[in-house]
Formats: sequence, C-alpha cells, structure tokens
Amino acid sequence: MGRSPCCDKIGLKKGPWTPEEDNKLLAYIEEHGHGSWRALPAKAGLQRCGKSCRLRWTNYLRPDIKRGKFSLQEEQTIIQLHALLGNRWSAIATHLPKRTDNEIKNYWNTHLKKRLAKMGIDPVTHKPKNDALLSSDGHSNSKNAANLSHMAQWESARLEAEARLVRQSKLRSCTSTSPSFQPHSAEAGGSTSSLQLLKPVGAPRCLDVLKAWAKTNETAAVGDMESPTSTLSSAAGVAESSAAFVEFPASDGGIGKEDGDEEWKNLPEYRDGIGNSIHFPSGLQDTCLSSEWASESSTRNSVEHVPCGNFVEKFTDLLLSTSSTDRRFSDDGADSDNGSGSASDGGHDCSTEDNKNYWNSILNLVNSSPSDSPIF
DNA sequence: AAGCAATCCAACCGCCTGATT
DNA sequence: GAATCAGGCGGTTGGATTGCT
Repeated sequence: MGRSPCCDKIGLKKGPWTPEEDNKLLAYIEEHGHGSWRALPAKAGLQRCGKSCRLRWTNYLRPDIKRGKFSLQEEQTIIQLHALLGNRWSAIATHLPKRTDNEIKNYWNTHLKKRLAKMGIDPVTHKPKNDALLSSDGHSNSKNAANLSHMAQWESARLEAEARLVRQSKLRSCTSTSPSFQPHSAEAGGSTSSLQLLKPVGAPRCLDVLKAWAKTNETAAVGDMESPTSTLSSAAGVAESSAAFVEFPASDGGIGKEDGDEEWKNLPEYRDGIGNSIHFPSGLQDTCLSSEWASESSTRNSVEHVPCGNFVEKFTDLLLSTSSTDRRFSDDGADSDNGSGSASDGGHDCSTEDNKNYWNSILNLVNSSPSDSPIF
C-alpha cells in the first residue's frame, strides 16, 4: 500500500539554519537539483527533514530571490492582489517577481495590515471599519461585504479551475521536460508553476477571465451587467467597482519613490470613532457613498446578478493614494497633516476612463509579472 | 545602562490535494 | 478503493532585534 516511508523525523535538526547547512544545501542543489526533497537531506548530508530543506531553499537560498525593502510598486501590487485574492500568498507571489509567498505574507502581516488598520480599513474584508464616515447609507456596507464575499467565492472557483488546467498542462508537458534540476520552477508555489506551464499553450487561462472583465468593463455601461453566470457578473462588477482606481503612481516615476510613506500625510483627514485621525483620499470620501449600491438594493436577492458595488474601487483607490503618499504615517503613527491634502486635492471621479486605467493596470500586472519573472 | 515592550521574520506546524502503490 | 507519500499552502510561533522609558 502506498509508498514506502523514506524519512523519519528522529534526530532531525530544527531551528535556524547555520551557514554550513546553507552551503551544503546550496552545493547539493546546484550540482544535482533538488529532486526529491524527502531524499535530499540524506544525500546532501543534512540532518534536516526534506520539508525544512525545501522551505529554506524556497524562501532564502534560491538565487533569484530579491530581499530587502519592498518597493512602492510592490506594495501596491500586494494590496491590489490581496483585495482580489485574499490570503492566497502563493498566488500573489506569482505576480511579484523575486518575492516569496512567505516574505509577502510577513510583509502584509507586519506592515500593510497595520497600515490598513490605522486607516480604519479592515484588512480582512477590505471594508472601512467606520461606516458612518464613509457612507450615508447604512445598508450599503453590508452590501459591500456581500459583494466582496461573492468575489472571494468567485476567485476560489477560478483558482480551482486554474489548478485543474495546470494539472492537465503538466501531464502534457512532463514528457518533454526534465524532472531534474529546475532552479526557477515552481518555487513560488503552485500558481507560479501553473502560469509557467500554461505558457506554451497560450496565455494563462486565469487571465482570460480578467481580460473578459476588462473587455466587459470597456463595453458595458456603468451599472449592472448581465452575464450568464453569477461569477462572471460578479467579476464584471469587480472591474466596474474599480472605476476610481488611479494609475500606479510609480509607473510615472513621480511618486513611485522608495519612501512613499511620506505621502500618506497628504490626505484628507477624518476622525474615527475613538478620535484617531484617519486619512482618506478624496475619491473615497466623495464617491464611496454608495449611490450605486443603494440604488441596487431592490435587486439584492438575485445571486445570478450581483451588482457589485464600488467598494473595491474605493478601497484600492484609498490604498493607492495612501501607500504612495506617506510612509511616515505608518512609521510613527503621526497623522498631523494640517489639512495639507484637502478633499479636493487629488480627488478621483468615478469615470469610465479611470476604470479602464485601473483595470488595465491590473491586467498588465498579472500578464507581465509571471512571464517576466525569473522565478519561472 | 538596564529593563521592558514592541516589532520583525525565519522557520515550523497542520492541513490539504494529487500521485503512487 | 484504500492507504500512504510528496509537495504545497497558509497560519502561527518564538528568537532576535529595535525602540522606548
């Protein structure tokens, strides 16, 4: 029955890796490839379990890892993808070249999540915590949560479908690829390898849906869009909901500087329920009043036609604005801006043009990163 | 300078899925 | 079909570091 056991955990070392161990692991993989992780420790002369070796290689020793501070662009990517994917770190890592899922996860938990919390945004739901500040309609926020939940369900289904495609693709491609040393393969997780493996047979399937979103977004009028399935209709709503997104600040070199926290200060200031000041971009303030959501309330019962509101739009808008504006906000918690960034400064309307810009950015992101990444 | 608290992050753990026997 | 393994993923932990009093 099954495979014969090849590894017991008796006497295996745990804890931090020593330079000697690192060297052994590196030398072995460079010469032989990792092959079977379970068999690797014995062959490499390491008193570690294969899992530990794999993690050490994947998260630290791999030569194509970029370490150090996250750039503003990377922060934005994480935030945007987290808004879409949730805690699917490996999927997020797919779109961040040279970053590991573990590093992204840590960075989220130690930096970005706290930053969101300070801003009054629930980092789990990406929902503003203080409803009164952001919406004049108490019902709209529950709608937001429902929409996000629906998005999450949709994305889960999408990822499952992608995984199936990966498996099929693997079966097709394994006959022509060597199973031995592949230093750049699959180290960022299943999704990474999936996208890579899909490349020979065309664009990654998972992106087709995103493209469909964008295409739909380009052609559809603002408002609900009919679609054959609930997921697609939700997806279209996501695209739509991103209308207020601005282009990546770093892309124009203007505010894409490493120390972008400084610009967090240049935001409209609000007070949360306990008196803490919160900065919001004017786009959020002005357009997050959920007129769309409110108008849709009469049709909420239809799962087949979920009118995704503009919450994600506001959220990502907020994050983009804030992440590119002031890192000092997160560093020292200071929010004393003296209103330097008034609500009229840098305000975003909800125009279709912005919508396109945002979604094209997302598409560029997911299209370019995996294929360009040396991880693959 | 010392003690304490907060923060960071490498590594571990448990669980899941697909493959293998 | 059941049992087991291998690999991967996300959550959590604990030691090291940094900051504050």
